[in-house]
Amino acid sequence: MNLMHKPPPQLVQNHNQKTPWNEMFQFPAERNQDTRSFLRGIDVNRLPASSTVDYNCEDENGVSSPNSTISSSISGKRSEREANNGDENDAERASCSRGSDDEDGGGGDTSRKKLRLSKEQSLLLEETFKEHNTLNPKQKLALAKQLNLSPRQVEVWFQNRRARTKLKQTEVDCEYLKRCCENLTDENRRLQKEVQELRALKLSPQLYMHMNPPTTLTMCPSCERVNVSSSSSSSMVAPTGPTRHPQGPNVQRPIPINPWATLPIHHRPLDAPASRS
DNA sequence: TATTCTCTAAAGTTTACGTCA
DNA sequence: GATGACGTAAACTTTAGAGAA
Repeated sequence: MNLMHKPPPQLVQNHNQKTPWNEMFQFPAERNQDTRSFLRGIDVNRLPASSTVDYNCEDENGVSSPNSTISSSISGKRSEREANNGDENDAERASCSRGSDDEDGGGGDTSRKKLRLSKEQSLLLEETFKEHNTLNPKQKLALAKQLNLSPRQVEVWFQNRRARTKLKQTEVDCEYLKRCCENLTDENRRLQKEVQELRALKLSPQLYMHMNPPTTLTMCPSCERVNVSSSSSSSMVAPTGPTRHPQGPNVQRPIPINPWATLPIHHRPLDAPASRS
């Protein structure tokens, strides 16, 4: 059974495209103008001016924090535990990775505060994601600067975005397979019915004799020419003519029926921003 | 060639926040 | 207006694989 006649376009993800744009982070000129213009007046979404990201926290090469898991864990629950241990380095890094942690004058409030990204920030992130769903460190840094976010935030956003994309694709694939299944079930039902009818006809020979023989389509595997033949007669009716091949006998095989050949399945582009219900 | 280290993506989880009844 | 349920998104943790030393 040829279930996967034509796999959904995105069933196979190219998630391993390590550095699709290895070169320095660059936007297309036109979009650059747009995004940059609005970013000048960007709403940093409750980021106090004093908490502007200090990119010196990154290492000398401008690469994001040596171990993303370190920086991430520091800013979270672990920051509670470790900050209490008086680890100055970690505390410093924590303040790096989360520019907004000590906002609200919370002082000792170590619960993670969620920063809702502004429309403009989301828009630019989406735009960037449409072009490249992964970022190299330089690109991450540049984008972070542009958005006035920490590189870690950009990194997290891209991770989450990839996860959402995949989830969406999974849903689409699931729907596709469901419809394939439905079509096969229908086809099966139809064929069973046909078999029943044929059996019934066979039981009444008189009728059977007056019937035209069942017609089957066959195809030459070499030249792919179609041949219409009757199963009860050796005289073939071939519109294109049964083609003999110099290589050998005229092997014919039935044309596989593709139950979902006409399926009107349209795959949404994954990059389309998820519309909130 | 095997080992160690670093970095990052993916998968899964937690939690803050917004919305709606 | 207060509240709880619920969905979503940001942040986090763990794991695994790739590449370099």
